[in-house]
Amino acid sequence: MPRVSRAQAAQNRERTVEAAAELFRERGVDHVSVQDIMAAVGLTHGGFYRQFESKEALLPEAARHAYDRMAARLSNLDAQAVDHTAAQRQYIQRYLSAAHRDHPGQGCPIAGLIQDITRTDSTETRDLLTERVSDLGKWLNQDGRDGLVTACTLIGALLVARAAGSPLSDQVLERVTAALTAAE
Amino acid sequence: MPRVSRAQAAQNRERTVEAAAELFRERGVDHVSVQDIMAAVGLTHGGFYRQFESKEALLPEAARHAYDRMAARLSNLDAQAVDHTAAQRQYIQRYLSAAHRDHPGQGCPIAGLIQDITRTDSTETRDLLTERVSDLGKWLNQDGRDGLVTACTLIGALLVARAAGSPLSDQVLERVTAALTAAE
DNA sequence: CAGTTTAGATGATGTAACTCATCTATAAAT
DNA sequence: ATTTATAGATGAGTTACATCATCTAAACTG
Repeated sequence: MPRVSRAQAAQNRERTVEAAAELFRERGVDHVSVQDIMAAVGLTHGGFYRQFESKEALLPEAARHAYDRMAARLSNLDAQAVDHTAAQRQYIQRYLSAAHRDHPGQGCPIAGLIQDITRTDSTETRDLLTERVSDLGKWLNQDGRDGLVTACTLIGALLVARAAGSPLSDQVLERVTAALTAAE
Repeated sequence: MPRVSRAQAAQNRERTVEAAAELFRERGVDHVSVQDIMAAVGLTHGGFYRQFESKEALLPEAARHAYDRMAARLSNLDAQAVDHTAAQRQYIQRYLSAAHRDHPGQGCPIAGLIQDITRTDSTETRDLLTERVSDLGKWLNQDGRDGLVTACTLIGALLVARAAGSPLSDQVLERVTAALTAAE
């Protein structure tokens, strides 16, 4: 079976990055094996090292992939909402939804990858996160509120909601949403 | 050499929990081996399983140990400060200091263990975190501000500051401190 | 003080997973 | 059409670690 077309190989590579981005956010880099990733794409572990230097080298690629999707979502919100303030409000509400809490694999990559990025040696990966946090902070800026602070609150609340049991987990989502969407 | 006194053995056990609490916060449970923990206490890996069921069983004990120190520190602040508001302000400033960011091993166990607790199966460990987050939220309550929200902001900011590179990391500490200590 | 118990040391075992060597069948190149 | 290059499969090799078996010497017990 081996030897697929160039186009097919490129698509497989892309799907590998995508699968890694999802699995890394879901379980953390350490709890995902190369086999897990390749199996998610429907391949075996063998082809991995022809496409990637190592498992670690996959982290910045996976992160970038997920960040780009996130950026696209922000643009989308701006395009659909009546104004930027409405888009911000929408974002906050979705960010602190039970759905987002319960599906980290599809969720915010900053929150999902933050622990692994804290411990990585790759400055590329760290710089990438730094830039995206900064971007998010700017996007969340409001008149009386520092967007960077809002970003930290969102990330903290999501992580706490994911770790805590009921009923606190739900309360965190509710109360932080209330605080961030209140008029000042 | 083996067979030490009962008192010595108990103290060794205690020191093992303490070492684990520090190492787990510093590197995460997965990046700490049983050997690492025992070596930190000056022992070999052999005696571990006489004291603990497994490495996993150490997590709730280590967490409780660290939480108790944290609670003691809060009491201390209340005792030393002129009033509760001043104690809160002190806590926020220390929480968002560069020293706290750079020494997770001695720092907030909620922030330090949150990722490992998110993935644990132990409801005991999860319930413990839930309770302590709730406690911290209550302690941080202020007139115009929900303390649970403040707690999430603190935790999020600390985690972001630990993951991000300069200069954003410092900016996060500064700007979140400013926001949380501003009069409303 | 003799006998028993046990904290901890040493060494073995088993497993998981990263990485690499080799193979094969097909896509690209000539 | 023939040759060559390579995506991916298969199957180790290696390392790291959790856990367990056994040993020993000193602390407890009576």
